Amino acid sequence: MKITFYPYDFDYKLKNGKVLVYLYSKLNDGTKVCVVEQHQPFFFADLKNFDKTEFIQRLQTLSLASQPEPAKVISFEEIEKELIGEKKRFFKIYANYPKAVPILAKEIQSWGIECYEKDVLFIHRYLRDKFFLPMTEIEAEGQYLPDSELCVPKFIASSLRQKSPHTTSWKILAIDIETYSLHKEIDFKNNPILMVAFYGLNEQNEEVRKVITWKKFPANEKYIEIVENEKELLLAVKKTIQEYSPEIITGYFSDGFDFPYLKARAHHHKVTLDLGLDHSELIAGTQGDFREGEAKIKGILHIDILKFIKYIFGKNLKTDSYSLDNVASELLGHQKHIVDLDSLAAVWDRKPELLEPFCAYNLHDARLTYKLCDKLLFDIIEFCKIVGLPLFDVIRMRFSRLVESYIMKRAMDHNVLAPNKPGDDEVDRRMEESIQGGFVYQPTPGLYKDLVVFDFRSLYPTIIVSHNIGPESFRREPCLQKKSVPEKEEYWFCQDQRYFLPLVLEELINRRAEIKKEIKKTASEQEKKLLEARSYALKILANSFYGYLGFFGARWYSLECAASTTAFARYYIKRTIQKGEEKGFKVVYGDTDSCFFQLESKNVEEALNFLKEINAELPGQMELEFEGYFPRGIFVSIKGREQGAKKKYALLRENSTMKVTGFEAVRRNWSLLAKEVQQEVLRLILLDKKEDAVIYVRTLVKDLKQGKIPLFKLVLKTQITRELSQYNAVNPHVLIARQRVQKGERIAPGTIIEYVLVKGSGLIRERAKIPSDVKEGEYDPSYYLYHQIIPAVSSIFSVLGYKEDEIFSDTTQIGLGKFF
DNA sequence: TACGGGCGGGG
DNA sequence: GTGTACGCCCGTA
Repeated sequence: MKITFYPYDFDYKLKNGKVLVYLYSKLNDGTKVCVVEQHQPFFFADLKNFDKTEFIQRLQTLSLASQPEPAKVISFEEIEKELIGEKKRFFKIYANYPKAVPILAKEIQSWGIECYEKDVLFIHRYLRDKFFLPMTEIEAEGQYLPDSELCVPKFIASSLRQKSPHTTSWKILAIDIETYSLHKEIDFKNNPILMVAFYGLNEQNEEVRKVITWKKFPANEKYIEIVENEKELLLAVKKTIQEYSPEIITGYFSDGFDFPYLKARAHHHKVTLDLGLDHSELIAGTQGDFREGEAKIKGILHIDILKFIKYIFGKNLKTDSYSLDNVASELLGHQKHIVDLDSLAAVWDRKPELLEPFCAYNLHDARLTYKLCDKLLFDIIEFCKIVGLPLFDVIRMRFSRLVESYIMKRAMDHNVLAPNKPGDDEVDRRMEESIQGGFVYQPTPGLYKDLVVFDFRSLYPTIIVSHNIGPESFRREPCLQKKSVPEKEEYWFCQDQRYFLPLVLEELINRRAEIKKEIKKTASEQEKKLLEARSYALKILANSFYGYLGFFGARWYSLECAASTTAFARYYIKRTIQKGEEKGFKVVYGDTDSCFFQLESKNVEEALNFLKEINAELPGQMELEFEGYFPRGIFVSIKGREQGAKKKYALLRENSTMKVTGFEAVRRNWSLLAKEVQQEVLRLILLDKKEDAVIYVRTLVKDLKQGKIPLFKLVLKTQITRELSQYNAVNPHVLIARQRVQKGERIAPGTIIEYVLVKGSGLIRERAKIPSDVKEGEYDPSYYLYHQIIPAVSSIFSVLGYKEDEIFSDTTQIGLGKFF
């Protein structure tokens, strides 16, 4: 019989000497099935000068002691493969089981024969060999096998084929735990789990909400379920997951916290968390190694949504912290509930009647986690389809491994063999190496009129594709057409033939261009969402390609290629600048892929003509784009020097909004006052209201002196990064933290300390005060003048030729008077 | 300035 | 699991 199914989790087992792949899958009726298929592991060997007859003889008798049985070669064949552009014959060697592969390869390598693809995870091997896309529709021919091995029906497949690239809807369950904790300490050995929250949607799209806890208290909410003790709680958790029966279980830092904690507590109470659909136990790190580890339940796909956000998606976010609170507020517009978690333990012990808000908080976290997972699942599945690997692995990969996985998937179509990963020595060597980066044109400090900004679209990817840059073509002889690299006489790339690596990148760029066209065409919102997710995934991969070439752990590492890419980039940006100057534009600034010209006597139309001329000469896919026209722009100097600072400027758009880059106004340890002043001064100056800017600052300083600035704008924030006893240098924030400890608070590393500087004599740290203790008019104006306002704006004013004392003249004296 | 150690997320 | 993160920040030599 035939079935179609959507595989979401993968495993393999050895049965009677056979290697069986288990595909845990969803069926169209919403139930689950496990499709089982046999697959044989293999790797490759490059004989070079080794005698073939002797090699075959040795292979046939090879048997190395191991568990569960001796590692042996099942069969072998000679096939042609391409390695770094070199087509040659390799031995494809089949092993009796996956773990035999590294054992056999190590032995063969000791004979002086290089082996390849010996460290590819077996499930990855399987998915690539079969060209299957996880989470999408696959068709199997075979039959159900009555069997109690699994909690779901088992289907033995005789053949499988990819039926469509479409996915289905998935049943997600979010989980979050709260634990007993005094002084923010986490101790899974001694502190119990107090409550566990679940959030999901049932088949009717109705909310499923549950908080299980083990303290008797009068609970109003229906979703609260009270059990006898922690052991019963663990059993109830198990039952809840089994009854809800999700394909996906999600948590926030659940690889490192929730599941290891559950595991540790289950161990403590001798409870078996046999949640796996093959009756296996939850796999999670214990014994204090919360950092390491991935939590896994066989047959349920565990998504630690933090991992995907931290490694892949977070680069889109503005937040500098990946806490659930920050991420949820940026992505969902929801924040966490405000409860004083520090008091949970005390409430638990002494005031259980106040537990309900904690249950609500717990549930809310689970709901946020669910929403994050639901929102990002689309993007994640697109990544899975593109790189062709299990979702479980994809969300736990960084860019480099994601790119590499994509390349390895494409390698299957191009009959290309993957080079080996570097060994430790090689990694050490590579980490020593570095390359020159992009070109930055040193700006002259000043206020400029009529700027046009150009930048190269996807500069590094288009350079790689347009110049056929890759390890295969690098100085490849024999060659008729050599493209040499600017600044590097000894480097060139052969252009006679397209090679694998730039070809893969080209496909990636073209694929994305196609999708962009489709997005414009489609009217369906759902289709648009899908295409945008795919486009995003392809963009991430294309942009990571250059970084991958220079990544020390890469299989296709080539520092020469990475260095050539930046060399070409420097060449093109410099040439664009030069041509612009020849045309009569005045160059103001340039950085890596962008250049800023002043129009002077020219107009925007002439700038656009210049763009056309440049583009006519650019090779291949390279393209310069018009970023925009800016009526004003300001570039400041490096502190205490004449030179213009790089990567620090502000532009005014025609609609009077600003594009501010590199100004420190965004940093945490600046007061809101300093940030506001900087922003406003930039704005006024860009609007040609120089005098107003001076008046603004003077007025503000006057207000400051008269104590009129609201306290919240004067609050300084610094993070405590370690235990207070560990600080030698007593900075203001450390002193404040110690004061708060005196008052009975517990300040742990990570706490952000807020303080205000007040009037008085002595060291700065002696004048720091907790904001709530500061009385009206008590703050120290001269501190805020000298350490906040002046540093924030002096470089901006000096561009206009003002000296510090011209702006602050009538004010500094009073300020100085205070000091002496 | 180089190097080593620790942290992130979570309660 | 065909295994052993990684990049940043801080403090010290």
